[in-house]
Amino acid sequence: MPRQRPVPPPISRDDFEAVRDQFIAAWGQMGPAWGVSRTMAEVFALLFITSEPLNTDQVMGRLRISRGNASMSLRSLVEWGLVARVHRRGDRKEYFQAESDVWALSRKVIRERLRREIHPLLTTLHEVRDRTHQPIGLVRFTPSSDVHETDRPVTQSELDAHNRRLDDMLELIQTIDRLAERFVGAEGKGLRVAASLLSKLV
Amino acid sequence: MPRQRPVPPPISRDDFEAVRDQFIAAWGQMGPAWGVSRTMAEVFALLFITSEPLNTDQVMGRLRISRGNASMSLRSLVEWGLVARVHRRGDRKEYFQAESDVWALSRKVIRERLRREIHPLLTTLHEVRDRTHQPIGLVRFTPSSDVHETDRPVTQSELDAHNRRLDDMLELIQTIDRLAERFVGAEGKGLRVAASLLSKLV
DNA sequence: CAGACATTTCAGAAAGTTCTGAAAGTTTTG
DNA sequence: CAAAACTTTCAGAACTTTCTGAAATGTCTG
Repeated sequence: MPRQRPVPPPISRDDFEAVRDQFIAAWGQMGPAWGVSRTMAEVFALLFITSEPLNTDQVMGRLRISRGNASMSLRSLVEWGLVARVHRRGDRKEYFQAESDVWALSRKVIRERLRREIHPLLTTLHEVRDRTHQPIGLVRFTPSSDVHETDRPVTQSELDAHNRRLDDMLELIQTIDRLAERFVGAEGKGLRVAASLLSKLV
Repeated sequence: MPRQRPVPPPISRDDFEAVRDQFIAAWGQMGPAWGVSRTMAEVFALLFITSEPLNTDQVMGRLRISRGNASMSLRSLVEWGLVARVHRRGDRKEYFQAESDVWALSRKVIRERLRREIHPLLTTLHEVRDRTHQPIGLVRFTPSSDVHETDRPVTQSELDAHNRRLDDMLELIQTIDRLAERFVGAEGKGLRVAASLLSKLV
């Protein structure tokens, strides 16, 4: 009986690419739910799961997207700090490499979202509060006899209810903000610390 | 000189509505960045900042949106658990009221996002892992002479790098998941606890 | 149980976003 | 410094999401 023939590896190139595809597709689907375009999420996933840096043409080819789209997506990822530009000796092309430390990734995402979304929101909420938290009784108003239902003045209790809700929301967002800032600022494995800490308590 | 007449509050109805508008607009802008439509975010903001329950026509009128849109948005908000249907004696219309406890709101949002986004993602990531974590060293491979670059087998080091990144990502998502589950499950002011706890540590 | 009132659904329209491809711009090389 | 190599930009096309309005469905009331 002849010796067993050499057996091909358990994972073919095609299978491996198919696995990567599944990973990439999973991120792509998440994208829109988190306010990022599908393609941007896919480009990130591709760079993350591929350990080697890739150039624009490789990204274009792998994901079947246009040069313009690839360029834009890569630029955004670099702006978010999730991907770095890499230069290779003797190669004029630019290569892109995903941050591989998932904790660093988390911190960068949180930092950017704070900067782009939470902080502007806080600014606006403070502005809103200032418009109704003005000292009361300073301004006079003499109602004319024909005040309609729709332009009757705002009652104190309406104002109180409004201010209570506004303040609650402000406090919430501020708490989230402080918590996130702390995580972002923390050296090293911030979330890990947070996690172990919380698990001890509850 | 006649005695000073009773003084109404310093904020006119119009100003009050303008303040609410600013609040609503701020949320509306956040919406898309968090994977929710602008209108849905606005409807929620309106209901939240208005203490009284509103009916569909009031929402339509206030935000200038169609009946269909209002109906759909309200339904989604009810599905997310952020808004409750309220019935009033002697009124056949349905009223909608936002959850007013911001901590309860947070918990509901987190619970839903876990269910809709994180858990499916975890499932897929596990599937992906199972496709490359098969036992190694069991199978042999002898390359034939004419293997092309594109269909050369996947090397062990490629596989290792892939698995390392995949596992890191999985661990991250799982940590986030556990942390969030804990917060969601916690009675009462979960985030507040988290916040004070973290602030003590770092 | 008929009519009035209220809500939901959904096809098509409108609005918004993402993508392409080619032209313009930039950098490198010989 | 001209040509080649590479990257960025952006107008319009393609696609996706959101919205409208009217019809269908559901519910209440006398």
